[in-house]
Amino acid sequence: MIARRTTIKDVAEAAGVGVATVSRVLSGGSASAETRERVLDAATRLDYRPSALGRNLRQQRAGGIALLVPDITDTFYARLADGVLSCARSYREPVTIGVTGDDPEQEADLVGALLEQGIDRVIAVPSGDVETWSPALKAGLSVVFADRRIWDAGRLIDEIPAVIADDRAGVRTAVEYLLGLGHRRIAFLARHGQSQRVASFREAMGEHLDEELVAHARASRDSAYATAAGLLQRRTDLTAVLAGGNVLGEATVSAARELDLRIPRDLSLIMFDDVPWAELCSPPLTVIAQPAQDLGYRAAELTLRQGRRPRTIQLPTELIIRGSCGPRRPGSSGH
Amino acid sequence: MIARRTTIKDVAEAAGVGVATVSRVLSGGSASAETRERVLDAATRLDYRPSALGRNLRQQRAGGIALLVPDITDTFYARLADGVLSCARSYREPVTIGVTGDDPEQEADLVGALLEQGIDRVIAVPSGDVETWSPALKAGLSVVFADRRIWDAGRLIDEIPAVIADDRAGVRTAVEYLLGLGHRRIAFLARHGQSQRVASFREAMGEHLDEELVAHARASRDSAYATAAGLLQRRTDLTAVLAGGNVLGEATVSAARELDLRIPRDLSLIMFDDVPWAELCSPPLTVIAQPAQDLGYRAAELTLRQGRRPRTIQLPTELIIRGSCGPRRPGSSGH
DNA sequence: GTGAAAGCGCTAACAG
DNA sequence: CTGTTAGCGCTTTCAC
Repeated sequence: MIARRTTIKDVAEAAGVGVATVSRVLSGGSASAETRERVLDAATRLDYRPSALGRNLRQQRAGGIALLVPDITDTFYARLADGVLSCARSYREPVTIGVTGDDPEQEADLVGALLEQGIDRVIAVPSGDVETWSPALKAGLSVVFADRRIWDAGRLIDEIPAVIADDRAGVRTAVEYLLGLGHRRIAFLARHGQSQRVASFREAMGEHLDEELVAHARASRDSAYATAAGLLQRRTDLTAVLAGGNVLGEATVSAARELDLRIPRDLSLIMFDDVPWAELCSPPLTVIAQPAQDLGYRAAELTLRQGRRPRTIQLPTELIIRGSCGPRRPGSSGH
Repeated sequence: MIARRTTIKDVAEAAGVGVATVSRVLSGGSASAETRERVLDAATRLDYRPSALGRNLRQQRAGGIALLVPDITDTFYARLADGVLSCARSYREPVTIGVTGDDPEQEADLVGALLEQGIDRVIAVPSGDVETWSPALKAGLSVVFADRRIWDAGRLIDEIPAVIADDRAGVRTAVEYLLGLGHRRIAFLARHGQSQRVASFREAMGEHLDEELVAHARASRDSAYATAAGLLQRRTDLTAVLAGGNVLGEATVSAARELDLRIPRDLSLIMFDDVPWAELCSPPLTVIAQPAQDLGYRAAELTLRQGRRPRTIQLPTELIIRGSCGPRRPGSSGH
């Protein structure tokens, strides 16, 4: 026979008080020292664990927060998730994770599911745009974005709190580094939706910008590879690539190998996001490190901490120079 | 003003029926065709979403499942999680993720938190042993293990359903491959708790086993590196390493580089678990691939599907030969 | 086939 | 400071 869970009523009885008193004591309300002691003692003796079920229904909201990421197998998002988890842990809040596959429709679906669950706080790396997120906001969801923000017809939505990396500085530093090495035909390999980074790239490249060297891939590994390979084959004159994320970087390395391009001799490469294998790659990859874990941690703080929340938090990036960039070889106009 | 959520009562009124009928219709119970139609129509018109909160309290259990992994930033567990998420998705069940850090105490904590939340189904990559998990079972938790099983004083607990990779075959294949290449001094770099793999290694090595070549690391990257470096320095006579996981493999590559050991010339390496960077590494790493995603998917199926559940599901591993193993160089007794 | 009503465990409003 | 009570939204007897 399975013992029925101990409820607040049992504790009240055991302590010889009313249920309200137990509730108050346990949630830090006021009570006389003696009553408090009796209640606490009874609770301990009976090994009482308040049921979140009852509380949730009463409060009309489930505890905990949700995290929506495009892909949990991408190290970057995994580290971001780790940050969220680690912060949520200290608040003792459970975290429900959903994977959107970078698809606005799935994202909207998941938001719907959250609402149904009564979860009303969500941290998201958004894939959709205003159309996806306005309804969520209207439904009373408290949203914090991480890593990305959303746009409405070209206008940045900055009313929703967000924690993002300083893309602009990251891109600028990387581009300046490459320009300093003599590169001019520099490509940017972006994921669809990285409009911020693309814009920063255009800005940083200035007069050297060649619009044809800005390539867009979908979020999948396959699309990343196809796009990288296509770019490298189509434009044999390019001498450097800036990859907008670790999957794109990986794809570039693979494609370069396949085409027998040597890094950094034939091609310089800078990748967004520092991942463990960047050091193991040969040559070790020069990267723009992003504070992935911190992005998540801070977003969770914003979500969980009461009171005033700043609009947008921007965290610094850092160019880590390893071995994947070399000077443009004089006399060579490409690979 | 925020509109109150539509409840089952609203639907009942709109359809001119009782709440019980609405509940029945919506959960597929019996009702006359006409009533059903009226209810469904009203529900659609009012955009009714049943509240999980109410249902949960009534049923005395939260929907959804929990997933406990040692470390979500480890690609292997991330892929396993992805499998769980993907299966749970098709059942429309939310997934709460917890990170144990490979620490039985944290694990027990998390289990306690789950119980409090009313979540009674959990998939775990367990870190603890019977002491951690018996109480959970007693508390009515339905547990499925993934990737690992637990031991009680040396005895394997096989009463709890589990989905695991066929370690034994994996280790055997790898060891035979190395022996075939002429290696004799083969080390196994294990994480604490990988008793199954270690046992298989001992068995496969047979007479060639050198107990001092079995090294144990804790779960962290740092510990992995320290252990790998220590092993490589202490035993300059070893010619091959089998790493029990991708973090350990990474550590071995780093340590070998640091010590100026060339792979595969001075040292052959096989790593458990195929990860994207294994191919990018130079040389590309020979690995024992494990069906990480499938491990998670099947575990979720076991958890979510009603009825009979088999005890243990074992999934095959595969030796993927790339470039990190070479013949033992004749005349050399080590590096 | 259908409706009325009880009650899951908790918190908050209110009365004492 | 403390106890009584209502009620959150739902499912499930039970009676009709």
